[in-house]
Amino acid sequence: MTPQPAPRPARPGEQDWLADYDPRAFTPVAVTVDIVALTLRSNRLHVLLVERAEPPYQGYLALPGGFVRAGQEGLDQAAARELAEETGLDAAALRRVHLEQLGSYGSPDRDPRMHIVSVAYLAFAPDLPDPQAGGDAASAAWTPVAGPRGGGSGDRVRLPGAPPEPGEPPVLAFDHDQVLADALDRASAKLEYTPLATAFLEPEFTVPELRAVYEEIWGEQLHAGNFHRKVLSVPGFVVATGRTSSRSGTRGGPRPRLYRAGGARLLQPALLRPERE
Amino acid sequence: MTPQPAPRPARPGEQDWLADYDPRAFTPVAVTVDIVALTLRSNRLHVLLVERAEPPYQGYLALPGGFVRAGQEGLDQAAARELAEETGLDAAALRRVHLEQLGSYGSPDRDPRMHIVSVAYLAFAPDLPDPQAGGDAASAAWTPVAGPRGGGSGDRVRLPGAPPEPGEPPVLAFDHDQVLADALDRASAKLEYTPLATAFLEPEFTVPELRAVYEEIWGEQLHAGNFHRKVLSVPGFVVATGRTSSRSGTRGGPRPRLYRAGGARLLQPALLRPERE
DNA sequence: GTAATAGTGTCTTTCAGACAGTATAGG
DNA sequence: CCTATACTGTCTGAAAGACACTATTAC
Repeated sequence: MTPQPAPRPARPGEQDWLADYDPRAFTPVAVTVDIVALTLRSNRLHVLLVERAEPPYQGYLALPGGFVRAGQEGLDQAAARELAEETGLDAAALRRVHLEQLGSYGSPDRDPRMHIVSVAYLAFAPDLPDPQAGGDAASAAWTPVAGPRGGGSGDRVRLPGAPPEPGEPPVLAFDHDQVLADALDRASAKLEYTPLATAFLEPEFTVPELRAVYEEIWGEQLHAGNFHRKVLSVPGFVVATGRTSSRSGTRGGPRPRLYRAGGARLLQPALLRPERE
Repeated sequence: MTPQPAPRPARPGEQDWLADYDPRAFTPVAVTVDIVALTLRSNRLHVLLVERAEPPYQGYLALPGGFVRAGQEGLDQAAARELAEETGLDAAALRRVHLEQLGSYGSPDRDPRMHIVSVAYLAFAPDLPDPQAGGDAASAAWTPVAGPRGGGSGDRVRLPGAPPEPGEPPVLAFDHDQVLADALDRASAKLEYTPLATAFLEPEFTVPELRAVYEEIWGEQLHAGNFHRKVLSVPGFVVATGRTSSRSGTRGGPRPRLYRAGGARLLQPALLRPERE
């Protein structure tokens, strides 16, 4: 069996306008894309969130997203469009953002209004300006994420790095807690075998900056010396520019060298994260 | 912005019944699930395919699938239901099948009739009987897959292990060539860091049988001795039963020991596949 | 000066892979 | 007998992690 209009069984609680609906048409499921856009601001992981102005979940924070324009765009295009709208980025800036599909969420009761299937996307971005210019971006803001590490967070907003514990109310609207948790898992894993950590940095970066990306997303301290040697030994991960950073904001030490991302799309061998115990 | 009925722009070529459509309703995109069910039959990788009885792509082979029942089931449920319908398996047999989401495909022109988003699922199954009993299963059959290895295939049906080459016509309907290729990639990768190879085998299996799974899916010969030691050394991968196989069909040698799948969900350390050069 | 950091060298342990060797089965 | 296979032992090379050390900068 393959895509083919299926007769739609009647259900209780349907609106009147559905009565006129042609039963020979496709089944009525709506499709949205939701974006988990991650960035680092002053070495802290942030996610782009919007505040919902209307019910359901009015006042809750939620992942940015919107409906796929039927017949006009694919899923990847829809995700890129939504991301651009929410961040106010132009096409050139968008090209520096890594965007990949995360997964789809389609529990029939995840939205109280109707059955909505959400295709979630994961975006890695270098430090971006606060969204305000864009039309939809009125309420969008970069929000700190408590990563997978344990310790209390002090002044940062507590956001789940894991599925919400039973008893605790969800922090985000819909099932976006779960989506965000899945996104953080995926991001952690991707850093191991891809060079995508560089997507969080400017085109030229230092090894210590790269290490800071890994440490923040993995939530663990890495050994500076071993990390340095490992990064330089993986073919195609980084290429030296020959220049050195002008050093700003650290507490002393020699000026680190500048690198650019290499051509590799896969790290061989991978940078395994320290074992969880 | 999050799920919220969006005004729907008018488009040329719409059917009449759409004229009555409430523009305040969700955008009209249909959602299906398609299943890439993999199994091994006499140590050869097979995928479950159906022959399309109606246009579009009439007569083409396609992945089994069908519409998500709006408001009644989630994506995982829909995939399990479709798999059961196509294979004629009961709930008990289904429980032995590993089912996971692969990804979503939503190009607006992937189906000529309308915009259909397909959520693809990947299934690993032990050798199953030929589907025939089920209602939908009339045309379904296990079809050999040419894996990632190079050599010509002789009597096996040529199916893509990679995206179709330009110039060559696609072998499967819709974009199912791409879906199948993605599924084979995912399956290859999953064998590295999960114990899912055991999902292709009976509850009790031998190490050589397990090695055959890896060799067929990776398309490479593995060193028997090193593989044996590696499998036994990964904690939680397999547990000994103490018994030995009754040996059938091989060409001599001692009777191999029987093992059962261990409790591990992740292989630590992973079984890396030999480097592609 | 003091402290922190970048980058390199070295040692140990672990592990993958090559190879050999022994025991057990089918033909 | 011969051959193929299961499984184990051993060696080697690669790589990760711990540690030490030097050089360079901020304060």
